[in-house]
Amino acid sequence: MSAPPPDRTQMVDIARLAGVSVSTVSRALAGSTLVNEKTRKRIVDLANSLRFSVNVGAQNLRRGQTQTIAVVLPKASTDAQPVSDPFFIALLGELADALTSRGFDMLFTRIGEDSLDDLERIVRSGRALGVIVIGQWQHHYALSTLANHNTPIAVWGAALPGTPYSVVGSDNRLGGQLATRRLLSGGRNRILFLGDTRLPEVALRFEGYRDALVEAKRMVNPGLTAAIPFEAAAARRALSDLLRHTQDFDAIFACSDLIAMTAVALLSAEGRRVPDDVWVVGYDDLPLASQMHPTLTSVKQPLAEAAAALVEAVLAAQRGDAPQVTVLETKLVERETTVPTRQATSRAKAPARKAPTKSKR
Amino acid sequence: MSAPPPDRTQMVDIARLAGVSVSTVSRALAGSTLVNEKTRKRIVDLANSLRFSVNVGAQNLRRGQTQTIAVVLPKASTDAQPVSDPFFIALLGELADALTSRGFDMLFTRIGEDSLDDLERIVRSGRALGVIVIGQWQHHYALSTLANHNTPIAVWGAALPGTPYSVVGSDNRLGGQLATRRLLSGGRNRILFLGDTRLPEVALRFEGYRDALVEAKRMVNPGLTAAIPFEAAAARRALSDLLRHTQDFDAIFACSDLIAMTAVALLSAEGRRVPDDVWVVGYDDLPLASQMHPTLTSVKQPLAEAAAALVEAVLAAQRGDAPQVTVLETKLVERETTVPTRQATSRAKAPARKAPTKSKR
DNA sequence: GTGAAAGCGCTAACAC
DNA sequence: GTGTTAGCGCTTTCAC
Repeated sequence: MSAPPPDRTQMVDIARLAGVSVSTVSRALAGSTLVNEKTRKRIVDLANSLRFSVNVGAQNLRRGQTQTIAVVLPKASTDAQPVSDPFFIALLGELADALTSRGFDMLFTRIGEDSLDDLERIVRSGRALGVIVIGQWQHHYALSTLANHNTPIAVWGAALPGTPYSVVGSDNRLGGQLATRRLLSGGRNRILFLGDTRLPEVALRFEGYRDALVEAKRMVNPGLTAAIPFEAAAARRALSDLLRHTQDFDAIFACSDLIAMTAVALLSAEGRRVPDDVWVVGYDDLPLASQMHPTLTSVKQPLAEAAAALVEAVLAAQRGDAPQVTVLETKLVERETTVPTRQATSRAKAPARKAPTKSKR
Repeated sequence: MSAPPPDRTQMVDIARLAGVSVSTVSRALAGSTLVNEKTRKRIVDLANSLRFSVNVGAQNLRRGQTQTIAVVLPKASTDAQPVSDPFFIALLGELADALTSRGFDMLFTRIGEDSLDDLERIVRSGRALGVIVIGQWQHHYALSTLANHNTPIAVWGAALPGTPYSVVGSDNRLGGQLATRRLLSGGRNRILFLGDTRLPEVALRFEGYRDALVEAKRMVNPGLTAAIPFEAAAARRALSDLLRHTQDFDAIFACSDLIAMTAVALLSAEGRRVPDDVWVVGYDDLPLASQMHPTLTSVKQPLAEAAAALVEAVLAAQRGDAPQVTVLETKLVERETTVPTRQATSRAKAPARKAPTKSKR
C-alpha cells in the first residue's frame, strides 16, 4: 500500500469551503459565542466531515504556551533494567489518566541520573510547561538548582527541609510506624528493616520503624537493618547475601513490595514459611501484592491522589506559586503475611518440609 | 518563592548580543558549515551561557514536521486498573529509550477501547507523526480504518492476514510450541492452556500448543483450555473459579507471566506444589519471573528489539511504505517450574506420577 | 457577526 | 559567510 500524501487539512481549506474567513473558522472551532450559531454549526460539521483537527503546534506558538507536561522516570545509570520499580509504573499510569482528563498531553522521558539538566531543556525548548519527576532521587541539589532556574517542577518523594520545589509523597514516617506496630502487636520481636536509608523516603520509613520500637520499649538493633536497593535484580542479590548471614529474625518490614516479594520467595526457597516462621510487611500495595501467595500485607499509598497532586503541583509551580509539600493519606492493608497461622486447618495435609524449622545454608 | 518571569530567551536576543542576524544564529546552532567558525563558537557559547534551547514548536511549525511519536496503551473500559499487564510496561520503557536515542519525543496516552479514533486526532493535530499501539487489541477493524485514513501506525501484536498496518510481535505459534513441547518432554500429560483465544496472539499460541500435542500424538482436550483474561484481578477471579472445577492436570501453559504467577500462587494456596505436582510455563519472561519462588520458566520475547522494530515500523508507515510484519526471535527460558523434582535427594516421598512414560516428541 | 492584518519563534530560499 | 525576506498554521486585536 503506497500512502496518499498525508492530507493535512487546515483552517484555510475549511474557510474556503464554508465561504468565510479563517478567523471565523478559528472562532467557530474554539466555540466562541461571537459567531453566528448557523455558521458555527456549518463550520463544525465541515471540520468533522473533513476529519480536521487544529494544529496544536501552531496554536501553542501563537498562544505562547503549551498544554504538555513532561513526566520523567530517572534511570539508574548502573542497570540495564527497562523500568525499575513496578510502583513507578502504576503511578505513571495514573498520571497519564490525570493529565489526559485535565486536557494535558504527557511527554514521557527516562533520564540518566547524570544528565538531570535535560529536564531544564525540556521546559526551555517549549516542549512542556513543567516537569514531574517520579522516583528515587538522591539529587536534592540538582533538583533545587533547577527549581531556582525557574523550571516548574514537582517531585514524587519525601520532603526535605527548605526544598525549593514541590514534593508529593506518602506519610513515610507514619507508614513505617504502622507496619512496625502491626508486626510488634503480632508478637514479633526481631524485625528486619529492608531499605536503603540514603534515600529520604526510606530514611523516614526507618524513623517510623524506630518510633514504633521505642514506643514498645524495644531496642533498635542495627544488625537488623539492611540497605536493600529498589531495583529488582540488585535487590535479589543483596537479599540472598543477607539471608546467608542473618537468620535470627521473625519479621520483615520491606520498603517496597518488590523487596518484600523477593524476600518471601527467597525465604520459601530456604524452607522458612511466611507467615508461619516470618511475618512480612511491604510498602506500596501493588496490585501484585494481593496476587501472590501468601497475599502480602503492605502500606498503601493512594496513587490516584498522588497523580492529581503532582499535576496540581507542577501547574502551581508554573504559575509561580511557592513550593508546597503534599503528604498523602497512608494506611496499612492487612493480608495473609501478617495473619497468625492457622496451622490446624490448612497445613494439616501439607507434606512435611525437608527441614521443618531450620533454615538451610 | 515568587517566580521571576519565565525568561524565554530566543534567537533574537542572541542575535542582538552577538551582533549578527537571526539567520546566522539559527545556522550556527544547527551546526551549519556555512557559518564562520569563530562566529559559530561565539554564538554557541552565548546560547549556552543563556541556557537557550531552540523552541521546538516553532521549529516544527516551520519545518512542517514533528519529532514526536505517540505511544498508546489501550485501557479496558471495564477495569479501573492503572496499567494492566506488566509486560506492556516493560515494553513501554524500552520504547522510551529507543525513541529518545533516536532523537524522538514520546507522547504517552492511554485510550479507551471505544475511542480509538482519538489516535487519528493525535496525528492530524500534528502532535505526533505516528502512533505505536501497545497491547491487546480486538480492534482489527478500527485499526485498519485508521491505517487506511493514512494515519501512520504500528501495532504490537499478531499479524492478521491482509492487515493494512504494520505489526510487530513474537512468534506466538512457535512460542506455544516450545512451551508445550517442554512440558510434554517432561512427561506431562494433561496440560492446561490458559489464555483468551479471542485475542489473535493468544489464538496463535494455542495453535502452537495444539501443534505440539499433535506432534506427540496426543489428543487436544477442550476441557483443558480456559479463557483467562490478561488483567490481574480478573485473571485471579477466573483462575480460582477454574481451579475449583478443574483439578485433573499436571502442567500449565499460561499466556502471560502474570497469569502463570497467579496460578502458582493459587495452586500453592491449595497445597498443590510447583513443580512437584504441576509444571508451569509462562509467557513474556518478565523480570519478575526470575524473582519468584520457584522461578518461572517462560517464553521470552526480546523487548529491546521489539521496541526498535516498532519505531522503525511507524517511521516506515509515515514515509508511506507498505505495511510490514515483523516476527521476533522467540525462545524458551527454562527455570525451576519445569525442572524434574530431585526426588532422590529431598523428595523421597513425592507422589507417584500417573503416567511415567516419558514421551519426547 | 465577520474580515483584514499582524505576528508567535523559527528556517530556508534567495540575495549580496 | 551573512543578511533579507517570506512564510509555517494559527489566534487575536482592531476595524467594519
